Amino acid sequence: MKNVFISHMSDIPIYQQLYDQIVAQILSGELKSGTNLPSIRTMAKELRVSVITIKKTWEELEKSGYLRTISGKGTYVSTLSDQSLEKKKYDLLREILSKDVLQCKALDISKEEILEVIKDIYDHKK
Amino acid sequence: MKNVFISHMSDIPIYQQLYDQIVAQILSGELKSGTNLPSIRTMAKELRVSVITIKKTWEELEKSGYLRTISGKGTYVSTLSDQSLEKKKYDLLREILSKDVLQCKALDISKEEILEVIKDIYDHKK
Amino acid sequence: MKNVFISHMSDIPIYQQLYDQIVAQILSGELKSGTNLPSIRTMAKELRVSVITIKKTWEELEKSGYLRTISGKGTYVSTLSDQSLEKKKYDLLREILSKDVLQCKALDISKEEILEVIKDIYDHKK
Amino acid sequence: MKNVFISHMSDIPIYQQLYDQIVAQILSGELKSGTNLPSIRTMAKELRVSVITIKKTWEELEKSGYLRTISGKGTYVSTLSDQSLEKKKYDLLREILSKDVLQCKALDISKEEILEVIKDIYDHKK
DNA sequence: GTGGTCTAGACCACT
DNA sequence: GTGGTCTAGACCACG
Repeated sequence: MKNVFISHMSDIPIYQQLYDQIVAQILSGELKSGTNLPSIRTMAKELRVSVITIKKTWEELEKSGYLRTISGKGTYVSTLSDQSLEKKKYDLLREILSKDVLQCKALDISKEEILEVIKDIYDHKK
Repeated sequence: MKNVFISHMSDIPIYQQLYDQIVAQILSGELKSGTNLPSIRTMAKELRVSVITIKKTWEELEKSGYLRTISGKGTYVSTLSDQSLEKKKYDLLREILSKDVLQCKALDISKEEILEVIKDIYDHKK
Repeated sequence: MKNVFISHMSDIPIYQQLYDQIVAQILSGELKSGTNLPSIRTMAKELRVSVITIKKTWEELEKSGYLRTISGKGTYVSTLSDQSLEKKKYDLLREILSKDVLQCKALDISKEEILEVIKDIYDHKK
Repeated sequence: MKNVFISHMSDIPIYQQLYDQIVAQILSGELKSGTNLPSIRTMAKELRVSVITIKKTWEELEKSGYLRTISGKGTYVSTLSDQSLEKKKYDLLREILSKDVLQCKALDISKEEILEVIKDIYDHKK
């Protein structure tokens, strides 16, 4: 498993960090349908995390339909249609943004101001 | 105290919910400099929340410079210059949006897509 | 918490045994809406089970809408309308039976035979 | 071997799925006494399952008296009297249904309700 | 080898 | 006090 990073210091639970990153990798196409993920124990060792934490993440991802697990065989990325992937991606995008856009409105910030700042951050932040 | 809403079901701590809403009201001009806030006990009763929780919120708001407490008199909204308010508002705005942009980039979402969705949310959502 | 029994020997996971029994108690009206359940730690001690096992059960029950948890306060039986309870009960009933009725059909057993045996078991089994 | 279906996704062990289906076929008369079953390897290939799994199923079926293996010749469906078949069928039926009745009683569901639902499932479900 | 489950004890944040 | 999270090590069933 490459490109997964965990912070034990963050106040975001480890399983949540993992969940978010794997969803992002699946939705961005980095992790392809059918990919066989490393065993929970291998994963746990690599990330220096408890088996149970990985298991919990996997369970959440299964419930959301991103993974499927075959007992005694392993865990695989679900086969999702491109259409379905796009939908999930769009839903997630809206979910991420709507809470914060509402917060900005509560701060009495204009739409134009928000758009301006987004452009600025998107381009300048590495 | 009007226009403050608390959810016990949310996974966001109550003191955080309160903090965010009061900051928003100050930065948006809804709560003006020098306003005398209700006493901790009154506040606690109104919101059906523990006194400790209100106390914690007030402390955080004082630390951030939004409130100041005068022993035996009460708690007041700090006197801040318009310039200073604008600066705090802008900083908060950037902080909120930076996180979102990072997440979107991880999802491989283009700048244009983000802008489109933001416009949509800003206009359509009540 | 009364009337909950756990077998460490059964091959059914503990959290599943607990889940089933609590659902049954809620649907049968034994556990009423709003009831404050014992803390996960108290529960764990009483049943001589790990805290994490109770937590897992509670989580599943929350996902199914039977419980709601307020961090730092406790866990409560959800407020469900009688109608909603009846529906859940009926759905569960169908779920329990359909698998087995189908199995009986595969055994080439007639409807009448099944009904006869059910009546017999229902009346005679303590 | 016809009419045997395996699901790798189910949480029921594969050998159990196989076991149940073969027992059903024997008890329903679909598989007749003396029938020569395909070799373990053939079976394994057909069902895309490990040889070990088939071996385990066969062993269980032998233990229960449904199959007998003659070294160097193959595996055959045991010769059972009709009476003996009927008895096994009836026992299995009771075993399956007892569990259900117990669960229903815990849910405080009346005998009549159960009978009604069973009729419904038996007739309507394909 | 794989996943599935469990424990006992620990630390933290919230009320 | 409450829930939320995590670990390390263990045992089992399955393939």
